[in-house]
Amino acid sequence: MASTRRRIPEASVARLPVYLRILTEQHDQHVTSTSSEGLAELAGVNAAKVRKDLSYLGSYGTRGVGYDVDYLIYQIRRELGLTHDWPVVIVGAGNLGQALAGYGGFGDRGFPVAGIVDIDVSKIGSVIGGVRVRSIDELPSIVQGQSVAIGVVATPADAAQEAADRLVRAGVTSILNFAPAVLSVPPGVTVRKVDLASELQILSYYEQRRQSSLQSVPTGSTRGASA
Amino acid sequence: MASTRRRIPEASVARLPVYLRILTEQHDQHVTSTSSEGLAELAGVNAAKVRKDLSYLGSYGTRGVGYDVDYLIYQIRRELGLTHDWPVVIVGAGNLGQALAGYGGFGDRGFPVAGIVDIDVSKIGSVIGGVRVRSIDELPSIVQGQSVAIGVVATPADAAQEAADRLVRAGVTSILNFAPAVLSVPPGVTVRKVDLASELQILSYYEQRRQSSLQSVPTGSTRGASA
DNA sequence: GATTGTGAAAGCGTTCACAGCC
DNA sequence: GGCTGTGAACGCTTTCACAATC
Repeated sequence: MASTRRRIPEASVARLPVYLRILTEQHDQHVTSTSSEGLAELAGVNAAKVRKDLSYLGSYGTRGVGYDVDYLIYQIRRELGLTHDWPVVIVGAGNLGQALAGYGGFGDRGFPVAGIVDIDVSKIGSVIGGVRVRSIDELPSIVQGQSVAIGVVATPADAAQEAADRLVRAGVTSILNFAPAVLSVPPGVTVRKVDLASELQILSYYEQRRQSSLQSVPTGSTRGASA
Repeated sequence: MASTRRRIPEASVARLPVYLRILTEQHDQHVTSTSSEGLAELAGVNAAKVRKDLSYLGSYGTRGVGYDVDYLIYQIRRELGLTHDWPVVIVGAGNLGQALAGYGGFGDRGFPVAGIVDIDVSKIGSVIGGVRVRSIDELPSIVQGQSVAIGVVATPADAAQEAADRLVRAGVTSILNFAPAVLSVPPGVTVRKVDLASELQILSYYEQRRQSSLQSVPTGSTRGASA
C-alpha cells in the first residue's frame, strides 16, 4: 500500500536520494543509528534541513537519540516508490545511450534496462551491457510487455522531441531527457532533464567571475544549484 | 574585458544556457529578432521570467520591438564567459568517461577535452574520441600545461573524493561530478553534480504518487525541479 | 543531556501588473 | 499599440530557535 500522505516539497524530494545513498553506505558499514547532524555532514547540508526533510516522511526519529538507519532507509525507499523495480527503456544507442545501458548503476539501484532502441538500422542488433539494441518500432511492445513507466531520451537534439512523442505514445509517463532540447509533453507526463553542456556553461560563469574580479562565488560541497 | 556587473541569481544563471541554445537555433534559422514571449514558449517558461532573467544582463531589448537575436547571443555568451574555450580534463575512463570524451557536444560548445586520465594502468594508452587515456599522474601537467580550470569526475563513487582532491591539487577550480558521492572541496572551488540514479529516483517518486492515488504531479515541459 | 519535530522568521525566486519607451 | 524592464506581491525554501520527548 503506497503512502497517501501529504505531498513533499520538490526541493526535499530531490534530496531524499542523497540521504538514501548515505544511509545505505552507513548500513553497509554496520552503522545502526545516526543523527540529523551526522547525516547533514555527509550530505553537505545543514542539520535543520535534514530534520525538516525527514519530517515530511513522518516522525521516524527518536528525540534525544537520532534515527535508526535501517528503518529510515525503509521509509525513504517507500516514499520514493523504490519498493519495486522500475524498468526503463533507452531511446538512442549512440555514445551516451550505450554508456547508460552499460553503466551498472542503473540496474543496481532498481532501474533495470528493459530495452534500448534506435532508429538507425546499422545500430540494431549490437549488444550493449547485455541488452540488444532493437528497432524503435519495437518501443510499444517493450513498454507494454514490461510495464515500463520511465523512458530515457539519449538522442541528438533534433531527434529528441520525436523520441519523446514515441515514448509517450507507447505509454511512458516519466522521461529523463539527456538531449539538449526542451521537450513538450502532454499533461500527466513528468520530464526531468540532464544537460551536460549547460552544466559546463554554468561552471564557466562562476569561473569567469572568479577570474575577472576577485569575487566570491558559490563554493564548497555539492552543487551551487538543482538542481 | 569581462563584465564587472552585479551578480546574477543562481536560478537565472542556470537558465541562460537554455536561452542561449534556443537563440542559437533561431540564428541558424535566420531569425533576427524575437520577444520574451517567443523565447518563453521555446524554453518552456513564462515570459516574465525570461524578461527578468535577461534584465540581469543589462537592458538589451527594445521596448515595443523585442530582442535582437545575434546581439542577445553575444551578451549571454559574454556573461557566461563563453568568449573563449574552456578545456576540461576528465578523470575516469570507464563507461561514462569514455562516452563523455567521445561525445562531440563538449568540444562543439567550447569545452574541448584537454585530456582523460585513469588510475587503472590497463586503460592507459587507449584512444577515445581522438584523445589518448593517460595516467592520473599526468594530471598536474595536463592542467597546468593547458590551463584547465574545469575537471570532470567520472569515476566510481569510492574513488570520487580522491579524484576531486587530485584535481584541486592540480589547480582545477570547478568540478562537474558524475559520481554518486558528495565531494568536499576547499573554499574557492565550485562543484556541480549530475546524479543519474537520483534523477530516476525522483521520477520514481512522482510516478508512484500518480499510480497510488490519482493525484496531480509536476508535469508539462522541462524538469519538475532543477536540476 | 541529547536530539527530534516544528512554528515562526528570513531569504530567494517567481509572477503580476504597469510605467516607460519605442 | 506593443513589448520591455522592474517594483511590489506572492509563494516556496531555508534557517532559526525552542518546546517536546526520550
